[in-house]
Amino acid sequence: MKQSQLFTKTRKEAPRDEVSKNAQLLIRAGFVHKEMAGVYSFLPLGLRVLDKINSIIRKEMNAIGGQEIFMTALQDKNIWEKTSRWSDDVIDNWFKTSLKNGTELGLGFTHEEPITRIMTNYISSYKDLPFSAYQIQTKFRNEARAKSGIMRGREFMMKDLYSFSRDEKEHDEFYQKAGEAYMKIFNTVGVGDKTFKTFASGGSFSKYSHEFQTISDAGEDKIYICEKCSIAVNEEIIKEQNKCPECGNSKLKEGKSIEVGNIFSLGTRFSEALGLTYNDEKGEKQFVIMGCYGIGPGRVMGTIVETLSDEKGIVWPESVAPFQVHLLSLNEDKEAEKVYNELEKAGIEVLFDDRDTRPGEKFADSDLIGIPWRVVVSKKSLENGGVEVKRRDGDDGEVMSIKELIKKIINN
RNA sequence: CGGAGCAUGGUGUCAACGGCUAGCACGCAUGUUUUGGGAACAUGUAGACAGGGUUCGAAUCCCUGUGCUCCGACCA
Repeated sequence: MKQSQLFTKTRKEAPRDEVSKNAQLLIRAGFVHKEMAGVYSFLPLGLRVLDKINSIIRKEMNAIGGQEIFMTALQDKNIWEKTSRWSDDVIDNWFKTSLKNGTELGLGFTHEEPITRIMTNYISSYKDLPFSAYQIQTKFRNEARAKSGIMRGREFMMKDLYSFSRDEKEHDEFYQKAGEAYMKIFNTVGVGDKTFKTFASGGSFSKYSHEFQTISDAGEDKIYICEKCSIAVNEEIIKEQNKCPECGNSKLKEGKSIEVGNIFSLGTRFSEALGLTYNDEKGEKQFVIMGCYGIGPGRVMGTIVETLSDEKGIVWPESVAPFQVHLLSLNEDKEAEKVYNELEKAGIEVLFDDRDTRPGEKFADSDLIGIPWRVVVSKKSLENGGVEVKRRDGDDGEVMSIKELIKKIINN
């Protein structure tokens, strides 16, 4: 894409009312626009990143057998009453609205109830199990206090997967697999080394649940890490669980962290309330064992910005960057255009800075936007036989031919 | 939901004593020059969150509302 066509622009200064690093940088670089507290629009660059995160998530969810669906944001009060989760006394962050005829509706903050009801149509035999289904969809939560930029909003994207199993053993196997898929996702998006599977409260459903916590000062949670096992314990259960649950190590390291994902065993909480049963081999009715597994792609994006950016701007890992190459023309538009076409032909995603601005501005914008490979076409580079290539997270650039560049990027 | 702070062009501003035409910088527009780390000059452009009150006079003081941010609580 040519940058002269991109409708967003960078800014030198962040709006005063944004304090969190992720929102400041994302707004300055033109990835997102704030509509109101806790509500952000995604602009072209931001959407590209979000889409990449989503496709990484999709790939791993599909790999463990997840089938993608898309449920509604509008919620039928009746099923939520059956699970006692309609009342505002129980769920304090419902957004509710109503039809013209007065029928009350909710705006989904999660989807256990609707998916359980859907599955009553399709699960009847033990032969139908196990399986899992997921969606990537907008959730609404009427947070008392939105904060931390795009990381804790009132409207946000969420990947939620639900698993359906015959018994605890089958459930546990899937639960384990889902946890592994989650770590793969966090590794791929570039925060794996800072992300720990964390024991947390299981709420009313089970003894423990697991969160995926990324170490960051911008986090709201406090966790205790066992460095031997790369496992952590959330502060909320540290009293009952003050040792590493894996190796018994009691020397745990404290840290602030961002919850980027969580996985939950639900048992029969929802299948009992909504009548989701199957006939076992003996023809006896059994309740389906469920689990739910969430990741917030927007929060993941914010976490990447929080943990990987530097004083000049964002540093995107290649896997989620809006483009692979940021091509800067320093008054060599003709030559740069050729390079642009060649890179595109090779299937490389390029943001081509063809704007009529000075070099300093192009460099500064490039650092701010944070695309992994910066390729400069200038009089100097051409005299030295090609283009100057520098990684966003590296120091000095080197000059090479276009062929070498393509090879380098593709082999990376 | 408890507590605190803030609100001046598109952005920023610990700019402005209750008093002159609301300043400066960035941006944007036009022109000339310029081109390897956010260029220079010139000419333009655009502003007091909303409503009420005090006052001869309000950006400035008071009240109400709205919005934003921060701390805490909450986060199935």
